[in-house]
Amino acid sequence: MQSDCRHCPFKTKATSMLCDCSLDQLTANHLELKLKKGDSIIKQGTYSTNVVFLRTGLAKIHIAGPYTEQIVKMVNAPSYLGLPTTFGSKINQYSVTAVSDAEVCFIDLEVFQTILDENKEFNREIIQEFCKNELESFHRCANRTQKLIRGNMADALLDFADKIFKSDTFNLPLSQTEFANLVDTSRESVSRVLAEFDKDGIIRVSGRQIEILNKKSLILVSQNG
Amino acid sequence: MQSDCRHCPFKTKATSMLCDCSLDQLTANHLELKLKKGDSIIKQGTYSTNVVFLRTGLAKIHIAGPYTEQIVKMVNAPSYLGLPTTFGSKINQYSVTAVSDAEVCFIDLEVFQTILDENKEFNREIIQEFCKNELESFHRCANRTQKLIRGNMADALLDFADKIFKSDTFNLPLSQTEFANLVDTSRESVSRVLAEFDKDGIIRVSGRQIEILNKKSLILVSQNG
DNA sequence: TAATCAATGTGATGCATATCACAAAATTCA
DNA sequence: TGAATTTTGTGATATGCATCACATTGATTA
Repeated sequence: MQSDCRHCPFKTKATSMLCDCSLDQLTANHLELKLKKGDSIIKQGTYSTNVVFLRTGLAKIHIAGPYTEQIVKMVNAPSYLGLPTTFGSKINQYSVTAVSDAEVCFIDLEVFQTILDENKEFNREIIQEFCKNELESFHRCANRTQKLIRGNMADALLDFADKIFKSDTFNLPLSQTEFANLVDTSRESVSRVLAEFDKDGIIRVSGRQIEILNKKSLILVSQNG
Repeated sequence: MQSDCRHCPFKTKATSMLCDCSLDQLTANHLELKLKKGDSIIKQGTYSTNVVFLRTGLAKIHIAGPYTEQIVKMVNAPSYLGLPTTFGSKINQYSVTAVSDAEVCFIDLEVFQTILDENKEFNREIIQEFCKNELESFHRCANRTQKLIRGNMADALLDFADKIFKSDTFNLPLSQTEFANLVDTSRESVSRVLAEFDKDGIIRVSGRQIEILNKKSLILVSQNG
């Protein structure tokens, strides 16, 4: 299925800088797909010649660690997925899975490369994106390894509220096991700490519904223990 | 000091793809510097409008974590440093310090951007570099957080041997405290584990001189406990 | 060459958190 | 609607490792 990319309402900042001719090229060379929660978008270990554009929805990037699956980061639309893999290695080095219903476009790598070559502004934006990711990744890693569980959980919750849902009330799109993989803990600890936060009046938990009651406290927990 | 970039014997793969006119532009717009072990190359928190080219030597990228300094990765020449910062934020988000004597070139960001705009091949290589880094960073983080200390230490030692020094005998360019920051442990654990590996005949340690005696074992330790 | 400071070795102790082992909900599905 | 499966809650136990507290060695400098 190919809709017209010129009028796609879900452009990234980068995409909005493309000339019409490049957009037409995209239109002619992309495959649009509707996905359901849980569907795999990119599968670690498989061969890939596509860049994926996440048009709508929320996805998790995860990687098989030495022992358990680890969720590297959450990504919400609009965003390009799989760039590192496609340019870096051809074989997908990580998986991406939809955690909500989502729409994606598969774009041929060659076409993407051409567009990258021919649009300075687009190219710059994409590079900026890489830079931002690398920095984030440095910080995330330093935090994860140094902070205690409560701190990391607080971080993750703030991230969901501020970056992903832009609201202090949201539905956790992950099971506690997945959340544990994101925060580098055990499922049990997630359960316990969530209960603690609730008891302390920092958040209200009911099922997967989370409401942040006391953001200041949550930020404090994120910074200290 | 400006030497001629055309005949620089330390080009990266990317740089070797530049046209002469771009190289001349580099020649006219770079500042060459000789550094000594321990000298700071990039300082977290300071303003930056330069990309740094590490011509010769070995450097550590480190970042102030919530509690301790963390060494994110080791980089050896030839390599560009500080790209994420300059494009991503202007304020340096991490530090880079020479751990051996080194030579660096400071390149104005504007000039670098222009060159990036005008050389498709160079541009592609730099993007590839970003991709590779992102993937590495995913893997490193997953390993660090999941493996036990012995595994991480083994990893780090193998990394030094294979990637940095290309030899199974080398001089650790870091103190045990720094090594601990690289591997996410305490100084004491580094000391202990190094002694264990020595006792087990996997490596020979004398001062900072390390010789890998049984690489197979070391790889096994890296994979398991 | 003594004296000061930095880097390393090593035991004892405590703590955060993984793991185990279930019970209880909640969800899926037939 | 009931059975089966997944998800979640919670105590008890075990353990890897940080931290503390020194001793020792090695480097630096006056």
